[in-house]
Amino acid sequence: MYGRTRVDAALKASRPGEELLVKGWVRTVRVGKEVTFLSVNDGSCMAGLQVVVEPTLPNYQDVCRLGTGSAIAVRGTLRESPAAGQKYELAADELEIIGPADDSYPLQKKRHSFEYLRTITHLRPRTNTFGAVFRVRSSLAQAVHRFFAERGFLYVHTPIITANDCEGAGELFRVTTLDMAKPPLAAGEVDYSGDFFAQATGLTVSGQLEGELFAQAFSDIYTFGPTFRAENSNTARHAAEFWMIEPEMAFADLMADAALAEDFLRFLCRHVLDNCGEDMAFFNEQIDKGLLERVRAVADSSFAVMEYTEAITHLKKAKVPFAFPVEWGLDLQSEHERYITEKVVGGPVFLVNYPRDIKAFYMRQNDDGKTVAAMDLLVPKVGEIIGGSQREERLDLLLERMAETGINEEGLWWYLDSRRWGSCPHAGFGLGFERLLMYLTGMENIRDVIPFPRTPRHAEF
RNA sequence: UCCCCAAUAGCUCAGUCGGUAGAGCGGGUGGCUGUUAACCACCAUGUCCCUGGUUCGAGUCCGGGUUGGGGAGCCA
Repeated sequence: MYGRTRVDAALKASRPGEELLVKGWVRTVRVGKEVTFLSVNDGSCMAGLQVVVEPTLPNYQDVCRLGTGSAIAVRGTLRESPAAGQKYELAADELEIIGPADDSYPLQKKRHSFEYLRTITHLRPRTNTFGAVFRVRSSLAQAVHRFFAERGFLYVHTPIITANDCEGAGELFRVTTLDMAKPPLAAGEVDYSGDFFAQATGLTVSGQLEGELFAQAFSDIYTFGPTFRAENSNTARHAAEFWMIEPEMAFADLMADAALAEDFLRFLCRHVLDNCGEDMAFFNEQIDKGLLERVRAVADSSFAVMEYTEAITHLKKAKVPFAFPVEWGLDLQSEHERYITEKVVGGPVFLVNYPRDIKAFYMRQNDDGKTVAAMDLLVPKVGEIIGGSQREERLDLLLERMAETGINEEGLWWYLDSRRWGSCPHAGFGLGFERLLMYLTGMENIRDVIPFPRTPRHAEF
């Protein structure tokens, strides 16, 4: 006997005349008196396998009534297809209906809107687009690990439950076992001393601070895991639960950090071009016509570097009207970032050395006394895709910044310890995995690149 | 959280000047066909998002709400 063959293997690796067992879900049925055609997909690739069924099959009548979405098993012979449209087809000797689907199956053999498909999040992976999205997502996740593994980076699992809110990067989701109906109070506030962890805890907004500790032991490390923000953000680019990649390098400065980010992004572009060809071609055709050209350009280009101060000069000279003011010391808005990367540079660009007052407490102060060693990577069409910095390794300066920005020392005593013994220059960055996916697939809504998106008011499935 | 837009058949949508509902796809039936999200004919299918108002009359105009989408802020 022989085992089950996946559709991609049947189409690529099999020889005509070979007897195969294929299992999958019916996408289309074309019924005739003399012959019926089924297209079977099992998720292994975009393409379906054409199954040819002759009326001599004992259950031919049942096969003709098969609905889109049915699960079937087909034993048959692979042969070259006499008709155009596919190279190979499977001539069925036996067809088992494993799980039928009736006409109430919500997915039809036609185009559906992404909005509608979000209402059937549990079924949308069976569509062409989401099949492609989640194959690319999986492949890209593995490429992330390969990139860092090849460079000797340690993969560290930073905690999901945490008692510190990092830089105040975002609102924390509370984690508690206290009785929500009547929480214990002390001086008018919730008393967490009786809670599971005997203190207020939440879901992590970043693994960076813990990552820095590991970098100061293993030199080069990265995290890649879920991150949570309880922000009431209602946009196509924000989710309450998303995955973030955060490398951290010891004995590295801002330029080394930027170099790593550039290598990383180009590696991932190269990866999807080389390994996800069929799915990328689909995105280029159906989702975003300029996608392949853009991804190839990034894979082959070297990224520009521009000082924040220089960016402000460009923006002040800009002929286009901006909705938000441009002034040295103010943060750049989306419209400004896109102007710089699209109009001024025309490609990926690192903006570096931002005013210290608009950046986080842990970023290293530059000698000018005004700026910090921060960098943002801006790319056309998206804007900021990577944010990073060299960290402040000098204890006195770090304490000074914490005091200025109102960060509580006591909760971060362990972080400060890393600056007490063996402190060293180090730098890292953060990359939102979903935003990377949006960039590499052309998908325009973050809800459509996460298997089961969590956004304000939405945690179903 | 703020601004803008939308909601009509299972899905995608049209619906003119306010006069009581349409197409394509999907479904059913029949035909045809080595077919390609097949094709041809016929048939069935509506809480026009909810609510209040204006009007002789509201899918259509106005107010309130709900849901969805786009943009902004926050950020990754």
